[in-house]
Amino acid sequence: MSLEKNFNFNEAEARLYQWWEERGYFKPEAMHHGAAPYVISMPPPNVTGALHNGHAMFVSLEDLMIRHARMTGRSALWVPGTDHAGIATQLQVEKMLINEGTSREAVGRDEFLRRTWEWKAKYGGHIQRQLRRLGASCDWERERFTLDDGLSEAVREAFVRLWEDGLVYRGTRLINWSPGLKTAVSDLEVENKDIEGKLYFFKYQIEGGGFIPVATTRPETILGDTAVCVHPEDERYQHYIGKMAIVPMLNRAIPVIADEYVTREFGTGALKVTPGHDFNDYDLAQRHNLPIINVMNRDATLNENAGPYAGLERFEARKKLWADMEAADLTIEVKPYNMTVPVSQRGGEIIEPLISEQWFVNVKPLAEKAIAAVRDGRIKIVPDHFEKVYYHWLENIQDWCVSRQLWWGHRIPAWHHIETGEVVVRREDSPPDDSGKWQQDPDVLDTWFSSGLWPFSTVGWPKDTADLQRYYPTHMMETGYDILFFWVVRMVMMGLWFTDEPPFETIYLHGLVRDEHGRKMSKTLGNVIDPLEIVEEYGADALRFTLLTGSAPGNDMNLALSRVEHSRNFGNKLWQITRFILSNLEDEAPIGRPKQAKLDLPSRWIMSRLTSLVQTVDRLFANYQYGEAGRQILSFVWDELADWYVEISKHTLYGDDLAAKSLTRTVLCYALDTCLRLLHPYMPFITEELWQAIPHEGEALIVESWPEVDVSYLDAEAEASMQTIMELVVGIRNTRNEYAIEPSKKLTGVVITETMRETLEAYSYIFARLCNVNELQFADAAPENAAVVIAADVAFYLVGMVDVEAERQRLEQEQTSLEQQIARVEGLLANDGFVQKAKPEIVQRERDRLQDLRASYQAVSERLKSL
RNA sequence: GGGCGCUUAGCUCAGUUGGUUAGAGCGUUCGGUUUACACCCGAAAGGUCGGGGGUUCGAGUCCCUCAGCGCCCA
Repeated sequence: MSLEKNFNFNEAEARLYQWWEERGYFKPEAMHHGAAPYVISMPPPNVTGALHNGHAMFVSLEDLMIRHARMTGRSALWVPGTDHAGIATQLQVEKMLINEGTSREAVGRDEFLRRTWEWKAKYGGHIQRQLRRLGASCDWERERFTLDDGLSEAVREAFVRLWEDGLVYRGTRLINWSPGLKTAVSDLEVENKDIEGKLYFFKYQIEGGGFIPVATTRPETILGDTAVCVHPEDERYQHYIGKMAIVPMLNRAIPVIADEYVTREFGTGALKVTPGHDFNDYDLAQRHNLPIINVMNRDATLNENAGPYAGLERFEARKKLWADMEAADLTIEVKPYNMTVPVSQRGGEIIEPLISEQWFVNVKPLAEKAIAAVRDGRIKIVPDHFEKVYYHWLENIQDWCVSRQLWWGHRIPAWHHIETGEVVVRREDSPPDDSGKWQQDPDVLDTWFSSGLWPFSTVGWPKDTADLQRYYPTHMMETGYDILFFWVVRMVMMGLWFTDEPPFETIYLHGLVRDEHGRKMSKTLGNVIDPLEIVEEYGADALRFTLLTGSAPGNDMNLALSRVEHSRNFGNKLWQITRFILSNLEDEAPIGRPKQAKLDLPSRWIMSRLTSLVQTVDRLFANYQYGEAGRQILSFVWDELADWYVEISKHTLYGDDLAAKSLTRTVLCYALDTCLRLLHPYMPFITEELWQAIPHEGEALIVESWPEVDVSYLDAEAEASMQTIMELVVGIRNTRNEYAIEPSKKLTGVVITETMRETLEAYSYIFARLCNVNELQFADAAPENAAVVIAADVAFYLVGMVDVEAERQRLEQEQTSLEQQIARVEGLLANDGFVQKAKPEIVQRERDRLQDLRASYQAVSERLKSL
């Protein structure tokens, strides 16, 4: 079999993916039934979504984990799916309706939902197709959507159980209101943004004369004030406490109260209290039994409580009120002021605290279980520093506002009796009776409520299905740290509450993918790198390898195209190595490990290095160090296998020792096969394609076994000898460069060595092939007119180098360097602390090194003397 | 205000039980069409690992502290 000159990834990726899928390799049933399951629930992308680098990152990591698990014999299941994304999807469909000249309200709820499902059917499969292009080996037959019947049942079950547990309640509270979306949002969906605002100072007139100066950033809220608050010990205002203040323009009388909550140094030291529109004021009002006045409508216009300002939009009202107050001589001044405003996570509009009746979940009891699960190690977070963040958030958790005034989502399973007002919460998706007197609650649940059930709802919960039995709890939850609170924490809480088990063993958090200079990718900045464009240009393997090796757990990653290009080049390197090997197999098809007894030095060396590589990779995988593992494999393939072993093997392959040829072919095939296995989780396409091309048993690399370590191939002696030979080769190449010897000029070497003579004699061809030294002589004394290269106890003279002065300089430098190194190691070994406390193998390594250094030093010195 | 992270070569980043003379890619310089590869090969230059202090036989790695940057929470 022979290969094309380069990998045609565009053609091969689609073909291989389809083939894997058709063969059923993505299904856990591909493994025999006794195999232990390994399960990952895919973070469901928004059904509206288009693939971005965050998706590419999670696919790369999770597919790597799943493929590795599969190769180690686990029954690997990766459950894919999409999220109905309430707000995002509703906005999309509303936009479509507006373009049609109609609106959500005009068509009505039922028609709107019909149109949304239609929209979903049309565009919803988009992101899945994109995930496939990255090679995601998930079980598409188990794909789920958060609004599926099964998952909807799970949502009702979860809600009802929380209700039965007394943790769900409906109440009128101050909540975060999004005027643009006209829905409540949870605390998490509100971000704080620094802006340059204004601080408005004005007079609160006191009945009976005088005034208290007060400052506010939102004058329109004055209309909802129900008290003025001062510090009880503030001498400036003490005498007003208990008197009544007059609300500007409305002339309502409100009390002046005292509370130590007020900071005397801030602003004027007096506080207006607006419990209907400020969270702190709301708390204060609760303590003082103050009335709550809401002055705002759901669309952020002012309501009838705002008197003459009713009907005005919030910022218009602010202007007009202030102008009127100025005219009435109630204002003092306006100062520029740096402040933070709450903005919507989606869209960025200013969020209004608003009194509203909503559904809440008291999550404290759930949070306690979640804290315990991480504390006692049932759940592990990687990297572990996120544990602190996790605890801190859970320890300060607030009740979760779960109702949304949207149409697209899970309808709250609560029914209101239109006459009695009775509320019934029930599992069935139907009214308690057919009297026609029940109306279902109009609100839907926060999208994250359903995603919180994801690891178990996707495998059948609340039904006790075979999948639930076998594939739950899951093993790995891999996602971005940015949704730790939104999603991961909620899954932990709900998993523990409803299934009594941690929904997964390990939480692995990756960072954000940023642009090359660390800026967040955004359309406005124009620095978005589309992962699909990368896939088109460099291949999915290159993108995956780059994402996997360019980042560390929990750290943001700057994606540079130069690295993607390098990853593609690495794929090409693999491709070319394979072509080389295949073209030299003749009619042999070696499979399996080479017999140790007969291996030559380079083969012993590469087998030892390979064994050590597999050990290293296993160790790194056990610690989730996938990036480092990938880099180690690349380094082995490129810097050791390709640059040294393949080059050296040409001597044997092009020679006529049939047994040696055969053995070398076996080593090459075995090393390549092992590397393809190690790399398969990183670069599934090219490795599968190449593995199919080389001699193999079995159907597909994707279901082949992970390499196993046979420590008997570890060979320190071979590594040391090769090390010396490699140092000599590099030194010779260097010297040739320094002396500007034409690359094609063949040289003669004269070697002085106590310990390496036989080895160098046997492998003299390495010097011929790798640095064009074609003749090797052994001697006891240095030849005339020769430059010397020294490694360990070997002095390797290149005959015919005549620049004595240059040579002297070079050697003197070398001598100085050796002196320094010897001094350092001698110092180390003379230190009792080191010899006694360092590990024996470390001490021995230093002793060996000292021996080599001294031998080299002696050789250099002798040469200098003779010059 | 509290917490977390980052600061390593010109640029972008690795470096996890503390242990060789700290690595890679890109870029720069020099030399190469050797029948696997120019998506290449051979070499070079370039870093007091943010500053200071400490622990240790030994610190890029652990601790303290300061500075700058970023993120999260309030």
